Amino acid sequence: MDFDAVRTFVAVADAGQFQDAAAVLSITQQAVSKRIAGLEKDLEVRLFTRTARGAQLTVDGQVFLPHARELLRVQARADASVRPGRRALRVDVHSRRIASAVLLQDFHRTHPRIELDVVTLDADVHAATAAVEAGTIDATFHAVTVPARQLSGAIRTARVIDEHHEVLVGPRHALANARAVTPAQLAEHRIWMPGMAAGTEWADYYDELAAAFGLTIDRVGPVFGNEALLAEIADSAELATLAGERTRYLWPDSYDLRRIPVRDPAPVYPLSLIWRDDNPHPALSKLRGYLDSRRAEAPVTEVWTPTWESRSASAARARH
Amino acid sequence: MDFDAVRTFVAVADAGQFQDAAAVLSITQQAVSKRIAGLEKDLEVRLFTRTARGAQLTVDGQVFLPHARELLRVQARADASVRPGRRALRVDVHSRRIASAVLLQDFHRTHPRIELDVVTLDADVHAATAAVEAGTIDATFHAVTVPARQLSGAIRTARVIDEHHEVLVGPRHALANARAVTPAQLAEHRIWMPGMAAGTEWADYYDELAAAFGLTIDRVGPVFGNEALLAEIADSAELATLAGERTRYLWPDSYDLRRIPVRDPAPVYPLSLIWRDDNPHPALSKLRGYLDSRRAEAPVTEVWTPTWESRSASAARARH
DNA sequence: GGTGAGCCACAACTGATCGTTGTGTACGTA
DNA sequence: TACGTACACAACGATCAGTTGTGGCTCACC
Repeated sequence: MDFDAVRTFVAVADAGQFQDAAAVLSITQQAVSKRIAGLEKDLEVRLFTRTARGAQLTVDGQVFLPHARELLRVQARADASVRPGRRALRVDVHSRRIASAVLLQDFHRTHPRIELDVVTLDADVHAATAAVEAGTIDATFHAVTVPARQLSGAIRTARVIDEHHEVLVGPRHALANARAVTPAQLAEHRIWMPGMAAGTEWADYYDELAAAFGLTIDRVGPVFGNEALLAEIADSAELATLAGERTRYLWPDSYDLRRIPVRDPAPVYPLSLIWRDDNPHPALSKLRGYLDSRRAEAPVTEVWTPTWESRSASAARARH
Repeated sequence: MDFDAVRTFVAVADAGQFQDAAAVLSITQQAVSKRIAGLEKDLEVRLFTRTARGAQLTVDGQVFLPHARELLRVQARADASVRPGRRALRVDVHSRRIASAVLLQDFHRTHPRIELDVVTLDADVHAATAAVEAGTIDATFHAVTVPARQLSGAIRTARVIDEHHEVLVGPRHALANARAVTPAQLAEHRIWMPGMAAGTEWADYYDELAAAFGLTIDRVGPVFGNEALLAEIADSAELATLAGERTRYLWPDSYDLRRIPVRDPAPVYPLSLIWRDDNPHPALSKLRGYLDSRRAEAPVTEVWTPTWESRSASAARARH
């Protein structure tokens, strides 16, 4: 089975006869005959009954037809996903489980017609920005820690997500039944976030958060994966961890994990969209519009942001 | 782009290097190299970065990979849909909008893992039964009008659906606000069912129904399609039509059509499943079990069935 | 820094495959 | 019966895919 054969099969099914299909495909009738014969031999089944007035689908042919069309659709999408110049919008997120990916999924749900490819480059702000500049990807979500003037000319950024935080604790933890918690209150508890490598944007953020409110954020310990961490949190009366409000978890079954929002002020992780100003992709402006509208809908609360954000983006926040 | 190239791409992406992929595919490393190079030339994009330790996906490759896998999945399904011996269960329905098709869709929803192909043969009971006997299809839904002993040996039937009826009327019709209607009450109204060719099972059914209750069922008039019929019904104070309770309509927009159930007794159109006793397809018994359970759940009401059904199946109904 | 192992690309060759032209056969119709 | 239409079969040429042989590159290890 190859695409030409499938395409030919669909053409014959549509035309009702080999000759017209041949004309549509710009090949001879004999070639069409061969392709169909080859496909039939391949599938070990007869797809058409040949008559003097053309070709008619057999039952097998009728059954195969929608599959064949689907095949061509998927092939066209696969082709369009990478072909330069008319590929789908390609957006990089740090992880498929964090807020930016969740928001992209919402965008896809509300705009199902817009082709969207979500990738995870596993790169820091600078590498991801370079990828945007090179045109490998159309946009990326990152915390922008440098002033705009340090970015190269065509790059634009906009703060689009204020990701709030929740404390995750087990049922035996002192905060288990709290409705909310302030950063100051968290100073009394040990917060465990293993596996966050020093030097990353995330580590910098939590370091500054810890310093600002006198928190104890512990990064030591072996990394057995997210599920193991959550299971341990659920079991412990002492341990707590911080996570983004919209994070999707691989929730360990049968554990009673509580999610307590952090407020007054709510520490937010400020995520920006980074893109090239001269990128003409129509879906890019749609995405930006969507993100702006989502941000406009968000309630205004008292928030805490790290100094690098305050320095560069307090003006932008003022518009709300 | 051809399937071998896509398959090779996926194999290399999985293996991480050309050589191992070649071994998996039982071809030489050079052939793999050629296939990938051909695919890259075809898509005008680089899919792998070649290193001394193997091949690594580029961003384009990462984006293309899920599409490639999807392509292979769809291809496998297309192949399985027709390949003799291991194809999906193939069930014939008269129309995709009537109760049998609706029930098949429910079955598919509750058993998403079972591969199912719904076809419309456009054949009468006898032709469809012949197709079942020939093995072209695995089962068909039809009203069985002949006693079981007249069917050839391997054919089995079971009454699985009692399709109740509704009267469709517009807002100006006398029955517009009725909660229900009896067949006897319908005698006062003109019922219009254009395009029902004489001699079909349906025509026979409605003829006998008309005779039993003194109804006027009018079959004359040009056929402009279902939507035109419904639009005309909605506009008229006189016209009404009958339809199966679970029929799916191409509902004309912005018309106020009312559906009034017919009861006391409820005329039902008795649909049977027809299959070959020696068909070993595992999904067939699943489908039969599902249909039986659905039928067992249905409330017992006073029904009217045509004489051909009463003659052959009253015993079967007694079990309820 | 040299050397060898591992990995991929290029070149030449060969067999298969695809599409073409030419022809045959079956069916329906004038 | 003859003719037109529609598909299948045969022979031929060009192209393509896969094989063997070889070379270049990178990395690891001595």
